[in-house]
Amino acid sequence: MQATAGEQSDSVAIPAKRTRKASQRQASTEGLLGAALRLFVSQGYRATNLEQISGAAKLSKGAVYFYFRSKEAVLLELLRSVERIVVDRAVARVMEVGPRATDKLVAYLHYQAGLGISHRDEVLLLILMSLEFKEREGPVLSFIDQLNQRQRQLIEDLVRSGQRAGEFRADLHARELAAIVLAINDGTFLEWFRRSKTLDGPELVRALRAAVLGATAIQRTSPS
Amino acid sequence: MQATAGEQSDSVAIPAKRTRKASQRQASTEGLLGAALRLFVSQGYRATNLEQISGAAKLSKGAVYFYFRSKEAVLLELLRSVERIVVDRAVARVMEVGPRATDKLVAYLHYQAGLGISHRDEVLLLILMSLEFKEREGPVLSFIDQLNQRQRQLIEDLVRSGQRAGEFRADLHARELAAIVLAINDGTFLEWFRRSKTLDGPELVRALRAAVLGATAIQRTSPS
Amino acid sequence: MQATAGEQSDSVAIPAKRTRKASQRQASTEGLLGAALRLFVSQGYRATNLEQISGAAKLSKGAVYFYFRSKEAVLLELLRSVERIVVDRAVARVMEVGPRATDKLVAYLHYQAGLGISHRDEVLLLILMSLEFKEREGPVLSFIDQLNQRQRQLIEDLVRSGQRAGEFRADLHARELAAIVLAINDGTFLEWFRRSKTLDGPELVRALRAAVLGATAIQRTSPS
Amino acid sequence: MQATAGEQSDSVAIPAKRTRKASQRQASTEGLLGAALRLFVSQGYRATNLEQISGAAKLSKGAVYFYFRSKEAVLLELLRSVERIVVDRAVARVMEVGPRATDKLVAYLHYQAGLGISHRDEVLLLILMSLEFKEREGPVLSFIDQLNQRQRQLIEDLVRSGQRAGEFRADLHARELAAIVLAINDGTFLEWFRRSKTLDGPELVRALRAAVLGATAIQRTSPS
DNA sequence: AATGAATGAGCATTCATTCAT
DNA sequence: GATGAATGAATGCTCATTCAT
Repeated sequence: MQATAGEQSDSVAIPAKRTRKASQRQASTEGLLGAALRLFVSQGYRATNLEQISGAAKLSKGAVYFYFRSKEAVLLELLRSVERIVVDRAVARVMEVGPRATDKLVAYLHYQAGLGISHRDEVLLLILMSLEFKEREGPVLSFIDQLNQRQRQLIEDLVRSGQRAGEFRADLHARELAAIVLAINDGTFLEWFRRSKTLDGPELVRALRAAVLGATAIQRTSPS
Repeated sequence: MQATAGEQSDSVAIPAKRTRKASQRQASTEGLLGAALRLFVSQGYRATNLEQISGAAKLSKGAVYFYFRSKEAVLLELLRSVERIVVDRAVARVMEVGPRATDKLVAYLHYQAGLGISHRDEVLLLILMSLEFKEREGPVLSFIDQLNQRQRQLIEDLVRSGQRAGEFRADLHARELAAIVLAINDGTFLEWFRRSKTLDGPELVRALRAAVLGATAIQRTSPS
Repeated sequence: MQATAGEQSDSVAIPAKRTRKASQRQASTEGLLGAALRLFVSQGYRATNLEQISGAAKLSKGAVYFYFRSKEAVLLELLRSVERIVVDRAVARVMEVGPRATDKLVAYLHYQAGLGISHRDEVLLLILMSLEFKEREGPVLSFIDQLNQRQRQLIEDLVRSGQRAGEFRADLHARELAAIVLAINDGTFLEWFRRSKTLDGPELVRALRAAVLGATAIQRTSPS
Repeated sequence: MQATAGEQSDSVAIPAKRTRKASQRQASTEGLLGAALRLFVSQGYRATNLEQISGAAKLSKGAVYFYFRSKEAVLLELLRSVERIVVDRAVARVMEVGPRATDKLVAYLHYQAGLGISHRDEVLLLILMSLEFKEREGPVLSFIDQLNQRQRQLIEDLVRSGQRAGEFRADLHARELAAIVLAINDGTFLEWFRRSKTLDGPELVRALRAAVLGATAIQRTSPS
C-alpha cells in the first residue's frame, strides 16, 4: 500500500488540481491494489479470489472490473509497481555508488535489506509470482521474466566487473556466482517470510552479508 | 506405496513372487504419485487438477480415489516420501560423518547437491508446498511444519556445535546463521528450478559451497 | 427472504416503494425456494439436484449460490418458513381457543386440515425431511428435532390437560395418546400425499376427526 | 435378517440335501439382504451405497453383483420378502378369523402390532420406500404400488362389509375410512420408528387400537 | 464364489467475468 | 463511480457398475 501511493505520483502525469472524482478514483485503485498485494503474497494468486480483494478494499467485486480489465490485470499493475521499486531503484542505486564492485555489491545488499523492511510484500510478490507462474505462459510470465532478466543482468555485470578488477574470486563463472548472490537474496527473503516471528532481522541481514561476501571473496587457501 | 523406485527396496517386506494384482497396484500408485509429483512441482498444487494427474498416469479420475482418499492425501503421501529422502537421510548422513562440524556441513551440502540431481522434484516439492500452504491450516501445513522443523534443528545444532568448537564464526547467532545456510540451499534450488537451462550445475554447486563456507568462516578482518 | 408470499407481510418493514433490485431479489429467492420446496417434497432432498431447482426457477445453478450458502441452506430456509406456518401458528391457534381441551384439539385438527389445502407442501416437507434426515446428524436434523419437539409438547400438554379435566380418557398415558394424535395426523398427510387423486379430501378429514376424537374419548365399555 | 432366513424356506423349492456351495450361497445372499434391509430403513435407499451393504455383510462390493443384477434388484428382492410377510400373511390372517368385521379388524391390528416387534424393518421398508420412490417410475414403484393396492383392497373390503353388517359407522365413505385406518397404522409405525426410545410400545398399541376402533365405531351423538 | 481394479456419469461448489442500473 | 444479480466453466469427489482373474 505504501508503494503504490508513492509511486503513482512519480511517474504519472496528473494535473496538479485534482478533482474529487480523480482522488476518489485513486483512493479506490490504491485500496484494491494494496489489498491484492497483501493477499497475493500471503495466499498466492490462485488462492486469492476477487471477493477477498474487493472485500478488503471495502468495495464490491464489480468495482474491480471498473478499474481493471481482469484479475490478471491487477497483478500486472502490481508487478509494474514492483519493477519500479525493486529493479529500477536497485539499478539506480548500484549505478550511483562505486566505483569499486565491492562497494556496489554492498550497496545492493543494503538496498535489498532496506526493502525487506519498507517494501517486504513487493519484493516477495516478485519471488512468489515467479514461482507460481513458472509454467503458465502469458503476459504475467513474460513480464516477470523480463523483470528477472534485468535483475540478473545487473548482478552478473557487477560480479563480472568485480572479477576483472581483482576484487572478487575469478575461479567461479560470473553467471553462477551471480546466480548464487540472487539465490541467497531470494532464499533469505523467503526464510524471513516463513519465519519472521522466530528470526532476528538485523542479525539475519548480517549473516546474509557474510554469505554474499564470503561467496565472492578471493580464497587464500582452497577449500577441500 | 512409496513414490520412488529407489525407496521400495529399503522398507518393504514383500514376497519375491508378486501377484499380478499386487504389482498392478504398485504400478498404478507409483504412476499416480509420480505424475502428481511432477505436476505439483511444475504447476503448483492448486493449479493441478485430478484429470491431469490421472491422465498423466493413464488412468481415470476415479482411479485416484481408489488409491487415495483425496487430492490432499496424494500430496501427503508424497510428502512422507520426501521426508524419508530429504530429511531422514540428511540427518543420517550428517550423523555418520564428522566429528568436525565443518565436515558435517560439507557432507550436508554434498548430500543436498546430490539430491538436486537424483531427487530434484522431491526437494522442490517441499520448498514449494511450504510456500503454497503457508497460510492454509490443515494436515499438510502441520506435516510440512514438522518437517521443516526437523531440518532447521539439524542445521542449527550443527552450526552451534561448530561455533563451540571454534570452527565457525561465533559473532553471529546460531539461529540466524543456520537460517542463512538453509536460505542459501533453498534459494539455490529455486534458482536452479527456474533457470536450469541457463546455469551450469556443478559450477553452481561450487558457488553454493563458497557461499555457505564463507558465511560460517571465521573472519580475520571485520567486513566494512 | 421468506419463502411464501403470505409470510412477507407479517414480518418485514420495507418501504412501500421497492427498488427494482429489491423486488428482483425477492422474486428470485422466492422462485428458488418455491421450486426447492416442490422438488424436495416430490422427489426428496437427496434426489433433487441444484440444476432442477435453479432450472425450475429459470435461473442458473450459480444463482442458487448467490442467494444461499449451500443446498442445505436452502432446505434450512424452507424449514424456518415451515416452523412459522406449521408450528408457530398452530401453537397460537390452540392458545386462543378454549378453554376446553376438546375445543383446543378440534381447533388443532381444523387448522391442520386447512394447512393440508393451503400449505400442503410445507407440512409434507417437515414430515418427509424428518424421515430422510433421521440418521444424518447436522444442522438440519437439529432444527427438525427442535421443531418436532415443540409440536409434541403442544399436543402432549393439550392431552394431559384434557385428561385432568375429565374430557379425555385417562387410562392411556398422555405421551402415547399424544403420539397417536400426531401419528394420525402425519399418517393422514402422507396418505393424502400418496393418493390425493383417489381420495376425497373433506371426507378424509371427517374420518380423521373421528379417529382422533375416538382415540381420546372416554370409554363407556372397555374394548377388547 | 430374521425375515429373510425364515421366509426363504417357506417359499423356495430347495432340495433337502444342501451342498456346501448352496448353503454358502444362501448365507451370503441373506447377509447381503439383511444388511441392505437395515441400511435402507435407517438411511434410505439413495443414501445407502453398495460399499456399506457389502461391508456390513463382510463381503466385497463386487459380491453384490454376483448375487444381484443391481442395487435396485436388491431392493426388489427385499420387497418381495416384504410382500409375503406384510401383505400375504395379513390377508390370510384376516380371512381365517371372523365372521364379524370387527373381529377381522382387531385381528388385523393385532397382526400389525406383532409385526412391529418381529419384523419392524420389513414393515418400515415398505412405508419408507413408498415415499422415497413416489415420483420415480420403474419396477420398484410398480411393485410397491401393486403391494399397496392389495393392502388397501383388504382394508377397504373389510370396512365395507363391516358397514353393510351395521358394525361400523356408515356415514363415512368406505374408501376414506379405510384410508384412515391405514394412515393410523403407517403413522404409528413411523412415530415408533422416530421415537422408539421415548415411547412405551404396548401403551402405544393400546392407543392405536383406541383410535382405529374409535374411527369406525358407530356414533351415538354426532361430534360437533 | 468372490475380489480388486478401474471407469464414467453425476453432483455440489467455487469463481472470474458480464451487465443492467 | 460502483453495485448487485447472474452466468457458465471448471473442479473435487461419490458411486453404481463392469471386468479380468
